Amino acid sequence: MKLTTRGRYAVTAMLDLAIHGDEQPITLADISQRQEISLSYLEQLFSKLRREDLVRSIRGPGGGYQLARGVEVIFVAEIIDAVDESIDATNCQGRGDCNHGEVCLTHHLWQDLSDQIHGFLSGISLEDLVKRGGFRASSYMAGIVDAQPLTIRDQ
Amino acid sequence: MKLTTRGRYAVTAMLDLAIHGDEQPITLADISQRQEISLSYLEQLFSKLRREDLVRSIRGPGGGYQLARGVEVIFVAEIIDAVDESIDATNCQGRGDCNHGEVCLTHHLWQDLSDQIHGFLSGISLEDLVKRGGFRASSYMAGIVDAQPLTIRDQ
DNA sequence: ATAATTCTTGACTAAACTACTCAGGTATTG
DNA sequence: CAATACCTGAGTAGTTTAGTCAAGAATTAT
Repeated sequence: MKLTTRGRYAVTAMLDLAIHGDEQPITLADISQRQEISLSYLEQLFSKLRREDLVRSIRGPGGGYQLARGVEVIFVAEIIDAVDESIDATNCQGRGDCNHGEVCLTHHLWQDLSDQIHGFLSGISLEDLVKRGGFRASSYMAGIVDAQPLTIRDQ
Repeated sequence: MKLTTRGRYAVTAMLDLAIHGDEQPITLADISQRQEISLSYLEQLFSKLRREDLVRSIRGPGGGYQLARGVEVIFVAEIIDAVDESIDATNCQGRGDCNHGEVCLTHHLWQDLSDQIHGFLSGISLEDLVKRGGFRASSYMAGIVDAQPLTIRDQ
């Protein structure tokens, strides 16, 4: 699990799709304008999102992108994983052949932490975000401030 | 909140201190050998950890580093924050003067996610990690596999 | 057909960041 | 005073980020 601005861009774009893309497909140009993300950069991101079956593409005039599934079954963790290619486990990739044993100890500790965060973000769907956000920034922010801590769903 | 290998190095080093540093201070050279982290890189990391009052330094022969607090009140989130300097909120740093309003919506959404993860990692102390790990890699790994999901403590 | 639209792909790039090294300090102890 | 250990800053190869640019392929409207 990696958390960078790239993941934020992807979640932002997907949320834009969730909010604006009820029926007809949405063009990247629209998302680019609304969210102020460069078109070419969006193209790169959506190439990955499509490869992971998170969005469907429709070519030609009137075309664009649609969510491949319902907003209730697309989770933040999937989006981030799709664009932020997963961590490489640096030393001793799962083989456990580190030097003094303790190196591996902390390595697996980190893996565990990473898994926990992943599980956490796997419990938040686009629907959750849309519902929380409403359609105006002010009410959205109020929602955040008053919100109960998000719970981790059972896998 | 950012999760990179730099944060992992810092947590690893702090965990090494927690395990080996009961009484006398621990030298960076020791940590460097045990954890296979370059000495100069450790010096950089500990410079930041010291600035954030997570460790105490003692110079001269017999010197080294000690945890500035008990293992039960040093939390993973603090360590990561100390070395992985916090996210810059890119567009509209908290001012809310983004273009169409919706940009800010997703911006705050991300901030919220980040806060939740932060809260999660704020609930895990060095003591938790040491207790889970025991002192041998094998039992540590078994502990991870069998572990209950970590719970988010009330703030 | 053909033009316009929109996705699709690949190559390239400046700037930033990561994970270091190197060189020289400064404080403390034996 | 010499050894130990922290302390600081400068530099750097390699990778990643956040893009640009250019060309092409599929689809629709005229």
